[in-house]
Amino acid sequence: MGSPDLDLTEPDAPALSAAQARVLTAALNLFARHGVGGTSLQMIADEIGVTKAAVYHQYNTKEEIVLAAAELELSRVERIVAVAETQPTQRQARDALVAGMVDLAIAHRREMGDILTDPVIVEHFAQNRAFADVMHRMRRVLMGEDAGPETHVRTAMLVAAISGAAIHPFVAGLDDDVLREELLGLARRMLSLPS
Amino acid sequence: MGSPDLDLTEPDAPALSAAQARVLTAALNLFARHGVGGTSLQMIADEIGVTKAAVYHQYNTKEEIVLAAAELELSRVERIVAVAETQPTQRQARDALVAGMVDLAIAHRREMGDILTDPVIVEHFAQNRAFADVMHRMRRVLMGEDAGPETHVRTAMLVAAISGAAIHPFVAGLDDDVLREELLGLARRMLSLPS
DNA sequence: GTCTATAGACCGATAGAC
DNA sequence: GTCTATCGGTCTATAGAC
Repeated sequence: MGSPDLDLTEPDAPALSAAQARVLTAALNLFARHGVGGTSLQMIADEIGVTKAAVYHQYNTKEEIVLAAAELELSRVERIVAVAETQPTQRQARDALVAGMVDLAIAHRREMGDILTDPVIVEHFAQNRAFADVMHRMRRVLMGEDAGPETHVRTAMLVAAISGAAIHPFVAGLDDDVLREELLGLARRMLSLPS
Repeated sequence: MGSPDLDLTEPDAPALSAAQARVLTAALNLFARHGVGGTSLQMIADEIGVTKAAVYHQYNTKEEIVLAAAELELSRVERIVAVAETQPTQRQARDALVAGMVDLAIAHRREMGDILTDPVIVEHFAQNRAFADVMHRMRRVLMGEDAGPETHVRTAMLVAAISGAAIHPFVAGLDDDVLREELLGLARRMLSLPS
């Protein structure tokens, strides 16, 4: 059952050219505003200020852009998990993970969470090994080594609560700092950490 | 500040013909699978087994279908809030609301939550009075009458946690009953209710 | 309420010049 | 790496018969 030959190098470190980064940044921005299905290559090209053909020079299909954008978001989460894993105690690791996820959600607001809940992305990640690995590492940090299947729900709920609350219309008018403190407080209560 | 002339009749009771109900049911199903932007009127028509023109006879634009589908989902949430409001004590009201939201999320799984997080729907609800009313009533049931602005985040987080966790790939393989118990337990902990 | 047929715009994707 | 130009297909939406 244990994975042989544990690889400690980063599994999600997408190497992007400057042009590719521009495409993915524009794509994530538009996905957050119009959804994946509601975003066309023409819209991405216009956002960057080039033509469709220039975009096609970087990625051969729209699907490639969608998956690369999703992996870019995943790599940000993976980085937070990796930092948390370096903490000396489990208490500090959990705290670092929660704080990192809250900061990411605040920084992106509309941008994140949208791509994590888009049906196209959900279906992709549902059978994606890298995503499953990151989620399992997150679960281990939060719940410990010997955790039952019910901790899957708890991990998913924490992620959904943080990223989902940040994009919720009901908190649209709230200040970033107020939002951050409340997200941190409730996330810690979900994990029974002191606030 | 208090609302004069309190109306006890249901504010969100969409009166639908059988044909309209068929359109919205098919639309919600497809929105959950492909997103709002990724769903065409042709797909909706094919799902029902009629032509596009027949669909256009019920709703004049795609936007009308999207908004009617969103209101249908909102009316389901409103009904849960209304039932909770009839409970004799606040403790029972909170319990009924949480249980109702969990049951709704379980029943829909992919179907719900998707439409609540779609960027198009989020933008619509962000400036929608009926949505704001339902959310404020929900907040009052959960947090009490005299609640500060920070309770907006708590309410949004609870909704996001329940609906978001249900559609998360990380719980895709889980049994409905296990999912329900875990969702109930964590939701109650977020509200400091006994499990 | 459903159909066929169609209009006009936009879609993803490609070819080839610079 | 970016452009112009274009392909075939699908999109929303409408007109008009049954």
